[in-house]
Amino acid sequence: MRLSQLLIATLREDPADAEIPSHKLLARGGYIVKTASGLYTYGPLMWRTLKKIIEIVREELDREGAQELMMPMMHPKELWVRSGRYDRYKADGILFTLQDQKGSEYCLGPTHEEVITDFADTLINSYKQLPVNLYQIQDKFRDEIRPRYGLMRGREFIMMDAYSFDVDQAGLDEAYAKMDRAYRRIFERCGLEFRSVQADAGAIGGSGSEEFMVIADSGEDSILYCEESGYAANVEKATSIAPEAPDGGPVKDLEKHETPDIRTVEQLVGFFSMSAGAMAKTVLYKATWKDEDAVVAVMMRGDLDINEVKLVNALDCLAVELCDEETVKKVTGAEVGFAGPVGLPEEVRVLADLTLKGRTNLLTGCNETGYHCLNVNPGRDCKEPEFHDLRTAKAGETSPDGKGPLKQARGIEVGHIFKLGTKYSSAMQATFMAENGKPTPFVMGCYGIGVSRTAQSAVEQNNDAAGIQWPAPIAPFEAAVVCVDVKKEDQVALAEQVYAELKAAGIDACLDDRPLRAGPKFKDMELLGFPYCIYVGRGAADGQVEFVVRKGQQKEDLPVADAVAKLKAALGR
RNA sequence: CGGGAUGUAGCUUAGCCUGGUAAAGCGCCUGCUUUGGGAGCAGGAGACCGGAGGUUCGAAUCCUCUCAUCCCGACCA
Repeated sequence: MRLSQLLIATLREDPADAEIPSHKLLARGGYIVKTASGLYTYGPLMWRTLKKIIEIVREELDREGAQELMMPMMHPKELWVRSGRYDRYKADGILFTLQDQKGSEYCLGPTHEEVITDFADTLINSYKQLPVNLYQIQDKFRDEIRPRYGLMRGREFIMMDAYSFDVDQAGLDEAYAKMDRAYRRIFERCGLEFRSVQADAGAIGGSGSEEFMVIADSGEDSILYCEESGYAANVEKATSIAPEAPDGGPVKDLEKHETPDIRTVEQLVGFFSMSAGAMAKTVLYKATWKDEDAVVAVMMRGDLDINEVKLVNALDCLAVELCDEETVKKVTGAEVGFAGPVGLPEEVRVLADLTLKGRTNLLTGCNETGYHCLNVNPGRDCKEPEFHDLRTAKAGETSPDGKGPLKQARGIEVGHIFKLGTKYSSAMQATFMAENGKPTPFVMGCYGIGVSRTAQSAVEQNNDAAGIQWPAPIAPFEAAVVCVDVKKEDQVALAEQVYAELKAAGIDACLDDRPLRAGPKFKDMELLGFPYCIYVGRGAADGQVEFVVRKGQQKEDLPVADAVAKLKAALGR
């Protein structure tokens, strides 16, 4: 490709609406142009990169026996009602919905469990046809509450979504393991530094799930990992060995103490000269289920924090949010800061973190403004709470396997794999005839890769002040031959020759034959970030060129043959 | 959706407080010069100042509403 024939428009300044380096650089390089919030047009260069990622994804999935197909992006509402997800997705506002001329309702697919399950039910009738793993690569639509950071969180984005169908759990485990392998190869080939972590399954549901995280400070997710054991999990899911806290000792009599204006754990620590670990804070949440809401009380050791994702899972509800002040007053009869388990209305469910199990003589609120209780013993002074792991694990705590401390990092979720089980096949009565002659629901897995997000993640991880440093396998071009001055015949001739040689060697190279001055050409190449450049300039008459490796900007003046050889070697050709 | 902010030329911004009919840099077009690190000179095109009302003799500027965009929280690939 000759760059004079390609639409390239670089900007000298960062667009005002870009925040993180990858977004700025992609916008400056003309790779992406915003069409509306969360909607981007991929320019010709960007599309080259995306196609390369797509091809890598395709190769690795095909290698594991998955089959590509294509489903409609527009789904009938009825399918989503059948799976039971319509209400939740609609309530979350994620679903784009539309109507046809007759008034029939549709949505734009945010994910395709419904369609694929329906498809499988139609086409797969016998266990003899299983296992099957089907995937597609296409645009997804999600009306994100807050689109962000360019392609990182768009409302329309390119996703690979795969769905496995098996006769039983063992089959699913195998399908899942295959996808795990494929994902690792995919992200390695894309040149990303990533980590797979245990994850919460969220709205998708199912039993096991792992996320593939690209490590980056701008990542929206927090992950905890242990270098000694290899344990790694999203904070939403992570567990740890809780830090020690002083024991409450033998059960003592309940005491009520006046604590004017003492509301927070920190204030209590000072007031009672007790460690936070001896206290139990009680936090009121409003939990939402499909058909009802309820206030629940959650008890957590004073030195630890509640993990709302774990709380949602423990309650098996759709969402939780902190109660507002008014509700707290109504339920506890006291102002915020004095809630406790003693004397709460009978209908309020009380949950407590496992770290409180068996602990005695807790300091809690009294449900009376200005008072706290000492020596609260659940079971004696109030009803026995339901114990669950509700705690947010933190860096510095010990990994749950006990092998070392947890460290924290930020990550961009580029892939997620789920063991769904029969959640969708049961809901939608999608069955096959099993060996025993009985209709049996498919045991399913689902798997996603954010393709456009992966592309931007690669930029986020590979850039410097001057621009992008694409990993070679996903760069728009593997190499550029830059004719520094297109008015010089010797330069043009040599550049053409080098370009032809690279093409002949099977290298995806471009020729920068644009009639620009040298300065802008250098700047453009650095911004656009092709991994290798051969600059054909002043030395052309003597057969000398400059070979530049974009990552690190190492420059070398070499005889042309050596530069070509070096480039071929670098790309393994 | 709650909180914060911003909309002026293709891009980045000034002007707004204190109303008087829009400015600069980059980019773009033409010409000459220059030619290995975002060139110089000369000329030129390009915005009814997000939109709608209102106040006023007069509104980019003040007021109201609206739309859009970005950032911080809850969702997700």
